[in-house]
Amino acid sequence: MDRRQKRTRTAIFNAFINLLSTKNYNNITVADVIELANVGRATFYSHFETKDYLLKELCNELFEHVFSVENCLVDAYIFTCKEKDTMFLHLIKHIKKNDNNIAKLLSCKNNELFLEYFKVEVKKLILANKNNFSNEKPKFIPEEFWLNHLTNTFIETIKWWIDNGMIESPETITEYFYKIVGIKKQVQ
Amino acid sequence: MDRRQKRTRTAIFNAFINLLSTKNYNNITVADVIELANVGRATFYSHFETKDYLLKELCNELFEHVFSVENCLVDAYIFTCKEKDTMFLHLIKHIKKNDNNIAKLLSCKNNELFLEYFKVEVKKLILANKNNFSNEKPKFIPEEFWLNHLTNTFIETIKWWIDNGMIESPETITEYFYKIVGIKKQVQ
DNA sequence: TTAATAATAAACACATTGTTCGGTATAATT
DNA sequence: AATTATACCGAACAATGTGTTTATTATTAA
Repeated sequence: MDRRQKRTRTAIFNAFINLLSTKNYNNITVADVIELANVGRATFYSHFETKDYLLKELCNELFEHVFSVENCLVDAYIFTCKEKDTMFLHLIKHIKKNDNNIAKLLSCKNNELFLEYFKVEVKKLILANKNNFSNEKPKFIPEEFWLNHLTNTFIETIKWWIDNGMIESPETITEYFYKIVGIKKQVQ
Repeated sequence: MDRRQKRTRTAIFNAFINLLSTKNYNNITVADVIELANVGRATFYSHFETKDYLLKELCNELFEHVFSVENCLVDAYIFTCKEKDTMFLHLIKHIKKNDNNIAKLLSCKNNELFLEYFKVEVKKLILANKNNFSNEKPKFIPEEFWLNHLTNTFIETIKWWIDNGMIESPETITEYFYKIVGIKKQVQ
């Protein structure tokens, strides 16, 4: 990829993330982005079809780091992870570290789109590991309902944590999560 | 209120609700609404500041029916409700009956705003009745976190139900809800 | 019947989107 | 270093949507 392309691409991403921490998604205009990124209008549109696609591509880049296989977040996780982490704790630690901007995006208003993408990833993770908690499912409720519940509760737990200033440690939040969904810790 | 005002107001509400079942909230324009409602542009804006305010006022009217005190949804509920209903079951039955349009609004895309308003109401309800489930709270997790979780889970349960075609009976859904949040039925 | 006021269409300024185009700057290639 | 390719630029553009204003007409309440 041309060096100029990389420059403008990251400039746009950075501008977009910075704007997201001050403005609601809906209120951010393309004019805002290109002004902060110092990029021409035509250039913006040669990179991204619309603002929504910009978000989509940003998510792809962010999620690649956090949800990647190398980060031991799949079935074989127990064998590759050194610490006594669970999958959830691992993810929460990632967010706390803030090397990504997921916390920023999760607390941003008018961001259904981001939440949708995020939920897809969390759900994939849970599905890939469903053997670990399917036996924790209360009797007589549908499997799909249970997995959906785990996904939603995990996300809402993180959102609550972020909106309250991320005071608690990742370990504590993971404990909260396990308690309210009523499953035992998997790795001790 | 002038008869003409009532006419246009309900015409706009009806048009809006009909549009919401075919289009996403973001994609509905004021032009769409006034065309379907057969109302002049200036008339629309003399009734509602913006499209968002239209939604807000619609919610006020809808919620008045569903979350009202007369519908025995507060503290004294046990004494006024004839059936062996719980608060949650009562609400779910209301939605199933579809005398309101809450199901439509809950399944509509790009409708963070509605969800926000809805959540406020559900949370008020839960807060008013918190004595009934605060003793069900798992130990060592914050009260506010627990109540927030109940609220979110209840809403997500309803959404799952609606998105899956409302196949299950209100009683079954209420059972599901109680099971995943891990609280016992209150009224037998 | 009259006085008040709600509804109307049409025109308006304004903001935002997404496209096009000719010229300029920068990168990759030889 | 010279050449070629292409990414960037600004400016202008049409298209769409928002919210306001105005002068006129129709309906209501009294």
